[in-house]
Amino acid sequence: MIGVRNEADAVGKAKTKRQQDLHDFKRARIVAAAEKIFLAHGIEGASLRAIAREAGYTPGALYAYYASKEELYADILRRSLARLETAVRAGAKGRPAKALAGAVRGFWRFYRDNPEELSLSLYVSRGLGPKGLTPKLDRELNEKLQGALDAIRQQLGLLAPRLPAASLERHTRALLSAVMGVLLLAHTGRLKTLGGGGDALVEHHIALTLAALEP
Amino acid sequence: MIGVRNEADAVGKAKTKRQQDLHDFKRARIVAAAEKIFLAHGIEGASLRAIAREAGYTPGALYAYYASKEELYADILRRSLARLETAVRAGAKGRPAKALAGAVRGFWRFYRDNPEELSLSLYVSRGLGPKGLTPKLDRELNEKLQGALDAIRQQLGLLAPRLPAASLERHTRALLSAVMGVLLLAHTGRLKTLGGGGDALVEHHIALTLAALEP
Amino acid sequence: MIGVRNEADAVGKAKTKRQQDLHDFKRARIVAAAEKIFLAHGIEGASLRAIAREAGYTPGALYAYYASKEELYADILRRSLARLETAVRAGAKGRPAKALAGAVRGFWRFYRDNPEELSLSLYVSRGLGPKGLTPKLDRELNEKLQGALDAIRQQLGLLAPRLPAASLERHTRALLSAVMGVLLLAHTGRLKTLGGGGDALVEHHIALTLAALEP
Amino acid sequence: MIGVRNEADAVGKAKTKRQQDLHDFKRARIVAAAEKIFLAHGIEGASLRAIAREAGYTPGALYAYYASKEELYADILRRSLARLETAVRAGAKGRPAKALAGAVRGFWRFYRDNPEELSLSLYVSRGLGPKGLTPKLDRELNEKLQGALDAIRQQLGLLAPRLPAASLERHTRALLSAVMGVLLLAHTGRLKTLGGGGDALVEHHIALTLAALEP
DNA sequence: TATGAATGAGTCTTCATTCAT
DNA sequence: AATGAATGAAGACTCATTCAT
Repeated sequence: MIGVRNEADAVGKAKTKRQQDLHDFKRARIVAAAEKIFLAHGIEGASLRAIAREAGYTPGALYAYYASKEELYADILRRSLARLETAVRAGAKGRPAKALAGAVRGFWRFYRDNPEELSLSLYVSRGLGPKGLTPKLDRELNEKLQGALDAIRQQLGLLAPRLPAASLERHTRALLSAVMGVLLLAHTGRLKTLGGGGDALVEHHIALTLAALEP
Repeated sequence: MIGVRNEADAVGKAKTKRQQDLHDFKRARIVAAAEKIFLAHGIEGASLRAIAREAGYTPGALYAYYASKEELYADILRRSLARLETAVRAGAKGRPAKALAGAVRGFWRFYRDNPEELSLSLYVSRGLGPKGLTPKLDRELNEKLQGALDAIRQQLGLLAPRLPAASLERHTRALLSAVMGVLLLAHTGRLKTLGGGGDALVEHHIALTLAALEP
Repeated sequence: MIGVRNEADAVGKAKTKRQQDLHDFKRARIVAAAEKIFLAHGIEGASLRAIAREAGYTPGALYAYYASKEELYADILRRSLARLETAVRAGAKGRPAKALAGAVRGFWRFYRDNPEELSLSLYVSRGLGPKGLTPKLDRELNEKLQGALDAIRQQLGLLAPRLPAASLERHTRALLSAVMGVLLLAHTGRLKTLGGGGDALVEHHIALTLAALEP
Repeated sequence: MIGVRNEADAVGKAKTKRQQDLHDFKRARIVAAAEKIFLAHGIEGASLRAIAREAGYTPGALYAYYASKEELYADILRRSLARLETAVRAGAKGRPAKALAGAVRGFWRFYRDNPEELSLSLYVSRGLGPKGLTPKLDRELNEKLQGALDAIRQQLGLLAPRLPAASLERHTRALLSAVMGVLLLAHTGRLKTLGGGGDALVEHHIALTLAALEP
């Protein structure tokens, strides 16, 4: 958006606040439509045409708001990760041990209940093609993911204040990786009962970690 | 392949060894090309055209070797999972505790050192399961994966003979999911140093499990 | 077309007359090209590619005008049958006996003079009915054909008012089938002199029917 | 077949009778397979591959017996028309009036009961592409069709010995065209009850002709 | 004679993107 | 800002035919 503004300035066509607001409003409507389609059809199944139709536009119109399909995808992923962070932080309530478990469960449940968002995230690393932009996007998304991790890290710190930093970091990542693994298994249908089996596994991982911390 | 030979014999049209060898050789070249393309573009992004081009053929020619794109993909994945099972079994040597760790490390190292094969397997997940993957094929792959898992399960059984079956199963899956999660993080660049960080994480997970089993 | 206009109005995006005219003009050019190709290669032999090439377009462009190959074919056939009905009705003028003969001759001459249109209609038969022809479309075309038949039926009714309904229907169909047969023979080159032989045959059939009705 | 023999002679590779017989035998097996496939899938739906499979060959092998798919088609059509002639002649039994009706009914029933053979015949005029051969083939098939017609013509001659030749010819063709027309209507689903309606129509046509001949 | 491999052109349809209007 | 038209490339797959073996 900043880019757009600057470009406009450069050629002496500054937008009024009103115009900018309108633009943003319409843009938001488009993201919403795109979100719906991306989640419903998967990232490769979603076509610009479908998104445009959902948003009430013709395909070409979208290019006034996003330079490419990928840019649109990036925006959606950004929002998904923001929701993830919210979910994790919301879970991290109460006494340290409880809050730690809550944060981890928040992570797990968020993707368990919104598997399409997991698809969205998993897609990021590969397949976006040789269009560039990806490295930059990748970095940004990594940062967002760290946000969610921070909530877990914090609780671990509170729970075991004397734990060395490296050890704390390892525990944090271990929990993250464990949950990720469960999600992956569930997502790919390798767990018979998606909800049940997954829940138990996550609790198992949490218990292992807590047991390791409390001697 | 044996099947093919027998069938040929049945109608008295046995291929000469030379012909069969030539056929296999060409087929192998195609698999190699397909592997490369699948890895580079993902299962949905990989086109027969691209594979054929890579193999030095016209698209139609591939159909002399594989009846469909999916069959080609299945073959590649099958081979990959067979290699995985070998690696896991090879690691499961020695006394129970050591063998368990060895099996898990075998799993981890196999994909750590052959990240392309991980991509291959992960693509199965894209599109949420049945999309683009025949149920029959999915079942077959699941069984192959179980083969690798069995090696881990066995060692767990030897290590803690009195563990209830359900508990044993949970531990098995917990280990699998943990390693999977580490692989996913490593694979998507979420671990800074791929080798180092991952190795430590895996050891961490193994240690947690062993600690839980030995009171 | 009217529907399109209305729809556009409904959302406040009315096309200007000029735009609509341009659209219709281009569409007409496509129909013309398609007609040519369909006639030359038959309904199954005609490819969108060929039609597009003939019309000076890329294949994809046609989809802005017709949603599918079949829809395009349907449009062409619809127009043809409408012309047929006009021709038959135009022939049905004068006193009953004369009008009956006129209607039948109208039918015959229409296809005699526009053999391409016969091809178009005959292609419907290829593949035995439902193949390549939506039931809905088939029904619609049948109705159009009935329109032409009605003109003949009416004259028969006027000519022999006391004829039982079943008998009237049989005479109608007999005339239709007779003319159709002559057309088929002429069309497939089984009549030496296309015009002459056919004309005489048709008159023969008309005469037989009139003779049967007038005792 | 004659062509093949001559060609062999030309290069000094005369076949023994045994070889020729074997060749003919195999050729016959192929025609049979092709007949089955052509009738089952329609002329455009039948692929050389399918025919070869049915015959127990690979596609390429057929080219030792037929120079092209079209030549194979021609052979099948020839046989179909021979069957038609047989059916018509078989019907032409008894006293003239009865034999005439029998011949016409033979024609009608043959195609009524074997609609695929009608498809086969109708296809001939169009769609075979710019490959040549067609004119020659067309002439040959025309002659075969005349064979069937002769049976009808003969009976007409017997029935009305004093009819001028031209008139006799016209009646013959009228009957042929009438039946053809009924077949076409039935074939394209324009008669509700294929059997019933068609039978009645054919009888109607026969009756009209007989009425015209017997004053 | 027959095979298996290979070609090259073809099938319809969809796509992201561009651009004049 | 938005449209409708158009492109060109791509999707998997099938086909008749050819040809070395």
